[in-house]
This record gives sequence, structure tokens and C-alpha cells, in this order.
Amino acid sequence: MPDSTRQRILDTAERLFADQGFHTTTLRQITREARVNLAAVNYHHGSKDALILSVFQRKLDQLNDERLRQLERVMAESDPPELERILEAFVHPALLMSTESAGDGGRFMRLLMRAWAENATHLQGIIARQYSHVMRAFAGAVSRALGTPPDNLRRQLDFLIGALTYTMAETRDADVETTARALVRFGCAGLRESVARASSHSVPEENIA
Amino acid sequence: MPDSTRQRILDTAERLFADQGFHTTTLRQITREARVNLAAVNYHHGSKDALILSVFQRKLDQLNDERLRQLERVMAESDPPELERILEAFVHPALLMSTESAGDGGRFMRLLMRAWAENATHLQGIIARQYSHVMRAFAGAVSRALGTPPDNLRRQLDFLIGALTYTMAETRDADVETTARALVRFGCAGLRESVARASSHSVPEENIA
DNA sequence: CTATCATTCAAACGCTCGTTTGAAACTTTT
DNA sequence: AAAAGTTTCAAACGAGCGTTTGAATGATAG
Repeated sequence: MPDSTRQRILDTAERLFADQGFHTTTLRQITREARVNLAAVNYHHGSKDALILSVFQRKLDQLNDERLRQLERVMAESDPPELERILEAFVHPALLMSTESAGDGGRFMRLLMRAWAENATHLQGIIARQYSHVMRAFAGAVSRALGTPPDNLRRQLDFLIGALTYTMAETRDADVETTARALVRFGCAGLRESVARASSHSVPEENIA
Repeated sequence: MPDSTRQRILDTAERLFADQGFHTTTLRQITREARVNLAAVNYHHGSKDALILSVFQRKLDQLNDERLRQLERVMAESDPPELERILEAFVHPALLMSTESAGDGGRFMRLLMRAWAENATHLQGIIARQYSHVMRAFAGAVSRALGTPPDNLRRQLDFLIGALTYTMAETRDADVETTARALVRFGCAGLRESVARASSHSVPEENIA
């Protein structure tokens, strides 16, 4: 491998960022644990901010790709799609990434949460841009499943994201799968109820285009 | 007032912590905007960490007191209590604190989220201790409302916390009340569904109004 | 008024941070 | 093998941080 230094920095940074936060983690700590020279970070990644961005974007891309991949499969299975499967396609990739490396219970979700909370201005834009793409797809899918315009669903999907991020971040390995199942059920019920209430009352149909 | 310096520091710190995070906000920035001397922080609060703790605990106490107060009122109204009222007692104080000072849309929730994400070790203990008290009360209340043991409800209440914190933190002033109403509905449906699964299997899909 | 205590203030201290530097070590190309 | 390019390294830089200090100022009580 011609570029193991760059990768080792990226991997070590990812772990430390998730465990301690972006700001708290120092380049000296990263380079020490990655067994590379201090200056290697600036040489290979430009700056600490750029490193944060790379670490974060790499993980977020993985998550979103897997989500869309699973969603596509669900949509191909049946039309209209089943709501449970859609939410599973949203939730499962998150816990998959948390459990794929042993002992990583919720670490990735903690990374996401930190990224959101520490509010580095540049990260916020990326999150919004990346997420909006995925959210639109899932809102559309849920819209098909429940037969309601997708605009009404954005808020409820945000509820789902919040619940997922918060609970996954503090759930230990063993409970992850149970929690995910409970979350899907919880979210399905919430979504169905919101639609039921919206359609039983007056139906304000607005053109979306 | 004989101690306006101490209060001004506390108030300014609260605002800046919520907007920028604990670590990013410097004592020089706080003291500059509060129009007090730099050394005043250490004189009146001991250290920056102690200041963070004070700011955080003050707000959290307010939130929890108001929640328990509203819950108590709900429990006194009817037995068994109505689930919607319980969740409102949980959600409304949060948005109340966010809207009591103009332009503070979600600032307090952002503070909570930052506290959770950033200074895990330091504040986590306080959050857990304070929250566990309140959570036990609300789990008990929901347990009474739905007629199910409270142990099954902890997870679902965590979903509610996550959804509340996440969405309130990024919701702007005008939408706060609408979001809160949607969240209560969402959470009620999720809780009822979780209980329904435990007891029976059939799920009526009629409108509930 | 004077002595005592609490508060404010400008200045500095020690430390750690991200970043830069310029030479050494290694690879690749010619 | 020499030259050119890439990567590593120890050392240092400048800036900003939380904190401390000791004198100046204000308030309180004898």
C-alpha cells in the first residue's frame, strides 16, 4: 500500500473524534496513536479542519449509500412499498455501521451527533446537503407507502432521525438490534397516526411543483 | 442588585455556549460581551468548568421542575391520566424555555445537545442523575395511562427525548408550537403501538378521531 | 476617619494548540 | 548512478487559551 500513513491517520482520527469530540482531540494525540509524525496530518490532509471533513464525509457517504441501496431494494419488492421495510432501510444501515467493528457500540452515531452539536459551520452545510438528498428519497417512499404528500412527512422523519441518533449513540452493543426493532415500530406508528389525523381533517392539498 | 456581575456572566455564557459550544466559547469572549473583567469569571465561578456546570445545571433544573410540576397537575386531573397530557407535560416545558426570550428558537435545546455531545464525562453524570429522576416519574405516569409495566417504556421515552432534542434544536421560533403538537401525536402513537404489541397482535387501522 | 473586607482591573504566566520549516530519508525517473 | 520528486522527521513558531497575581477601587463597619 503506497499510502498507509494517510489511511492510518483517517482511521485513528475517526475513532478519537467519535470518542472525544472533534475539538478535544488533538493532532498530537492522533499522530501518536497512529504512529506517524505530527506533521503528517498537515502534509496529507492539509489542516485539521480538512481532516475532520474527510473523516466525517467518508462515514456519512457510507451510511447514505447503504440506506439508498436498501431503500431501492425495498421499492423494487412491492408497490406500494411496506412502511416497515422503508424504515428498516433507514435504521439498519446505521446500526450496521456501529456493529461492523467489534466494540464500536454507537460510536458512529456519536460521531454524527458530535458533528451536529459542535456545529462547525462547514460541517452543517455538508450534513444538510447530504441528508437532504437521502431524506427526499425516504420521504418520497413513505409518501408512496401511505398515500400522502411527502411534505407532511418531513417533520416526522426528523423525529425519527433524532430518536435514532440519540438512542443509538448511547446504546451498548448487545441492545442495538432490539432498540432498532423498537424504533422501527415506534416510527411506523407515529407516521401512520400523523397521516390518519391529517387526512381525516380537512385536506389542504397544495401543489408541490 | 449586589451581584450583577455574577449573573451577567451566567447569562452571557448561557447564550454563547448554546450558540457556539462550550469549548469554542472563550472566557475572553464571555467577559467582553458581558462587559466585565476577564478575571471575574474565576473570581465568581472558580473556573470555566465550574461555570459550564452552573450554566447547565441552572437550565436543566428549570426544565425538570417545570416538567414535574405540569406532570403532577396532569396526574391530579384524572386517573388513569391521559397519555396526550403526559407527553405534553414533557414537551411543552422544553419549548416554553426556548420561546420565553424572543429570538431564542431552540437555543436551550441546542445547549442540552451540546452538553450531551461535547463534555460527556463531565456533564453526563449530572444529566443522567437529573434525568433519571424525571424519567422515572414520566415512565410511571405513562405506565398508569397505558396499563403496562414501566420498564418496557424507557426505550420509547428515549426515542421521545431524542426526537424532541433534535428537532427543537433546529426548529425556528414560528414552527415550535406546530412541531411540539406533531411530536406529541407522534410519540403517543408510538407508545400505544409498543404497548399493543406486548399485549395483543391485532392493530386496527381505522381513524381514531 | 480609619480599618477591614469584597470586588475590579490590567498585566502577565505557563501551557497547549495547529501549523510551518528545512533538512534527512526514501522512491522513482532518467 | 545521478537527479528529481515524495515522504518523514525533530524542532520550533506564533497565537490563544484558562488562570494567577497584586495593586487599585469600592463598600462596610467600628
